[in-house]
Amino acid sequence: MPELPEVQSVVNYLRPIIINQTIASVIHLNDYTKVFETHSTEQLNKQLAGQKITNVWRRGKYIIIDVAYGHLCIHLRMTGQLQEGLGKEDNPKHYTALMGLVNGCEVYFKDYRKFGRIYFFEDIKILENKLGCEPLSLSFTYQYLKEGLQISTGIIKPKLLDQKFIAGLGNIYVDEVLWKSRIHPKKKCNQISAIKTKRLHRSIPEILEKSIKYNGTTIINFSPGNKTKGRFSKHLKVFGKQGSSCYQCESTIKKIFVSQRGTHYCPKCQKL
DNA sequence: GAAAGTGTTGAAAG
DNA sequence: TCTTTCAACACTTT
Repeated sequence: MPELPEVQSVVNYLRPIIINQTIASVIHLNDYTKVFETHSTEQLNKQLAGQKITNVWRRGKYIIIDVAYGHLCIHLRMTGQLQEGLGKEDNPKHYTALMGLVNGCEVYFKDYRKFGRIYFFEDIKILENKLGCEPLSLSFTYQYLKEGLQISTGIIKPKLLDQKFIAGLGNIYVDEVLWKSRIHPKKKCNQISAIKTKRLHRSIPEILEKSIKYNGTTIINFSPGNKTKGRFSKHLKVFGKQGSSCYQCESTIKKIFVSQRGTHYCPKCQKL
């Protein structure tokens, strides 16, 4: 479930705990070897044991932990969480990996659906090639958005979910952003007016930044660390609001399916 | 008790 | 190139 703001919240939580610390080991738990996508546990430790963590940052929905000769990248997918130490009420069978630091600190990867993956890249370009523009960076210009939409023959929602176009948006924020921009989720990309494209360009960073301020969105089980919850859920305008009335116009929010994803929108504000 | 649904992504097929 | 379907998993809701 975590999208860009949730991942950023995890990064913010992690930074003071692990930056400048030295990695003792990284291991899989519960025999879940699949958690390491690019290396075996043994290979990974050859790369990482004894290495100092120089930085922790985010690219798209990836958490990136820098060491001198490479980057440990973590994708939380649907239900992944990173937390320092073990939670007492947690079911131990949901832990898929553990990073131990020389100072004794232990960072657990908890993931009850086990879709989350850990990668190691010597060259970050491998990741870079899979991801598009960072929506909170200066490279996300109106021009980039406009041209990207103009050359797309498909519809807008799956386009915004495409990480190669814009990195970091997921199902929740796409619905929110489209509502705010008054664009129907099934609108053809190349038929979106300049004014709506402008609104979209403005709404994307606005909504993401606001959510980061509230530590992201917790719907079921997201946590940026131990115990705390994202408080942006209270500020959602359409996601999960089917049946209740639109903030803007009082008509009823509908839920439909667009490319197999649950999609929430206001039929009056967002016309095809 | 069985079936459908869930915030992600990638592969495969049409 | 684009869309649809499915699979990876475990838990909750219907």
